[in-house]
Parts: sequence; structure tokens; C-alpha cells
Amino acid sequence: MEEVMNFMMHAFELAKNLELELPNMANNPEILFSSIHEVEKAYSDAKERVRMVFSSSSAQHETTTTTTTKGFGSLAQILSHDVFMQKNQHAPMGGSVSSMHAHSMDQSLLMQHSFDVSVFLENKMINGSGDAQLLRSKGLQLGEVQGIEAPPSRPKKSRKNDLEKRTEMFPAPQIGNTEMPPEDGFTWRKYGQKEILGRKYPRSYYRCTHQKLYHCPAKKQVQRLDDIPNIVEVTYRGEHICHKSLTAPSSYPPLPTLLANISTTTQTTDSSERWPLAVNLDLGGGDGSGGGGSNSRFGVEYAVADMADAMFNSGSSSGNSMELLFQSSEDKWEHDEKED
DNA sequence: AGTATTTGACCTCG
DNA sequence: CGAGGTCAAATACT
Repeated sequence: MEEVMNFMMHAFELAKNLELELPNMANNPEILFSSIHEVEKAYSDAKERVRMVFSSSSAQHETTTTTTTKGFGSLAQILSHDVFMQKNQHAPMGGSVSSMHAHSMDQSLLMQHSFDVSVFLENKMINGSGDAQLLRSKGLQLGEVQGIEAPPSRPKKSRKNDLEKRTEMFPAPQIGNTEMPPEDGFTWRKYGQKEILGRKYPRSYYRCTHQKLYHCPAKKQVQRLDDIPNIVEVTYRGEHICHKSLTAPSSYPPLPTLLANISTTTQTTDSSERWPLAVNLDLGGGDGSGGGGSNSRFGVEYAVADMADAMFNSGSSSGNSMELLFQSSEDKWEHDEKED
């Protein structure tokens, strides 16, 4: 546990430095971003240590610890959303990372990253005493964060073809079409919308666009929260088997890489649709259940290969390479479709 | 013309 | 029987 504390102290220091330097960085988003990355990494390391401690001493606290460990990714999300709300409501000043970058990079990506960082800072501010305690202080149970783990107050139906469910919280778009579900890297087709009893906002039903072609079972439901309309609850059901979704790598490129790319693309192109947005913190790795993630992983094998192919064969380093890239993927889809 | 969205009807389950 | 989930025709969009 001592080791954890050391990690935490290091993270605190970095966060403090960042806090102090924030005014100076306001005009230099790239430096700001890398600083944030440092903080983020430090806290991630600490979190990883905590997770290890948890897993090694969890037997007798089964109910709480399983939700805790499994819920880490989503927990960070819900907390970060909370911070997001606070920032929006109380702190419209330059301290909001998201507002500072909103013009220079994809908003969704930006929000995810900035939120993730925000939660770390928030943890620091409230003594870094851990996610569970933080949640408790907010009147939330861990299980509320992730739908699979704890049944909601109203028992959920378990249909015959009930697929694995997991619920994530996402910030609703603050601009544009706020009904749009958050971008998660996959392409979805809306097939229904329904008023839900006791809910202020209707629930939207989406399925994978490639369901027909590849019988991809992935579905998701998007539900705006009653009390916090800025947050949408996205319930995923089933895994994608359409591995060729090039827009859905299991993780982002390293932030330095991102930064480099951001700085080039923002100069040459508008920033819409520039980055693949697989921002689900849980899908990639944190899922201890082992059930999820496999598809997105082998998806990356294809995606990376194609990306590299597109980038190096396009003969251009401009932002258009991404278009080529996506173009090629679509071509592949078309191609495969014909072969079917 | 092809594809996506909307929306009322229908189905399934508890 | 009612609520949630899905279907599919109509409509909109590109």
C-alpha cells in the first residue's frame, strides 16, 4: 500500500504543477495536453496499483470488490462526467480543458480525454481517497455505474436472447444535435425510439449498421438522464463481430502521437471526423470478466494494417489520408459484401 | 436509387 | 396486461 501512496504523491505533484502552470498553458494547448497526459499517466499507474491491491485481498468482500474492480473504467467515466457538470456549471473560466480545445480537435475525443483527466484532478482535490468513497459521497453506489453489475431498483427483464449488457455514461454533445448518441467508433443504425415509463426522455435503440451483412449482434440503447440531461446512459448489448470497423480501434494512439497529429491536421483540415473514437474505457482492457474486448482487439489488427497501408501508400501526410483510409475501408466492405 | 430515420404496430416477457 | 424491445412502412435525406 505504501507503494500506492508513493504513486499517488507523485501524481499529486504533477497535478499541482499543472494547476500552477495552467494560466501559462492557456495559449498552448499542446503543452497543456502533454502535461495533462503526464498527470493522467501518473494517476493511472496509481490506480493500477490500487487495483492490484484490491484483487489480492478481495475474497471476503466479494460483492463490493467485484463491482469496484470491474467498475473502474466506468467509474472514472461517471466521476469525470460529474466533474464535467461541475465545470460547466461553476467554472466556465479558462480552467476547463474541454472548452479550451474545443476548436482544435474532435469534441468527443476531447471530452473523453479531458474528462478522464478531470476525474483525476477531482480525486486529488478530495484527498484521493478512492473511487468508492468518492461515489459514496455523491450518493451513488458503484453498481449504479455499470448496469451489469447491480440490478437497478426496478428489476430488468431477462429476455431469452438477453445479451451481455454493460452501461456507460457519456456526456451528451453540448453543441449541435444533442440527441446524437456519443461517437464510439462504430456505426449504428437507429431502429426505434420509445418513451420509457418514469423517464423524462425517450430511449433510442440502435443496432450495428452491419447487422445484415455480418449478423453483427451489437446493439445499444441511448437514454438521456432525467436529472442530468447533459449525460446520456448508453447500454451496449452484444459484441461487435464486424471487426473491420476501422473507426473503432480498442484504444487511442498515444497522446504524444495524438498531439502531433492534432497539430498537423488542425492546420490543414477542418477537424471533424478526424479521429477514430473508440472511447469506451471498458471495452479495451479493464474488463476483468474477459468476455468483452476480443472483437475490438482483432479489429485493431485489421485497422492498424489498413491505416498504415493507407498512410504510407497515399503518398500524402495531409489530413486527407484519413479519408483515403476510411474510403478504403468502405471499399473493403463493399467488396466483401459482393463476395458474400 | 439507396440509405437512414421516424413512428405506430406488434411481439415477448414478467 | 403493461412495459420494454423490435419490426417495418412511410418518410426524409443524400
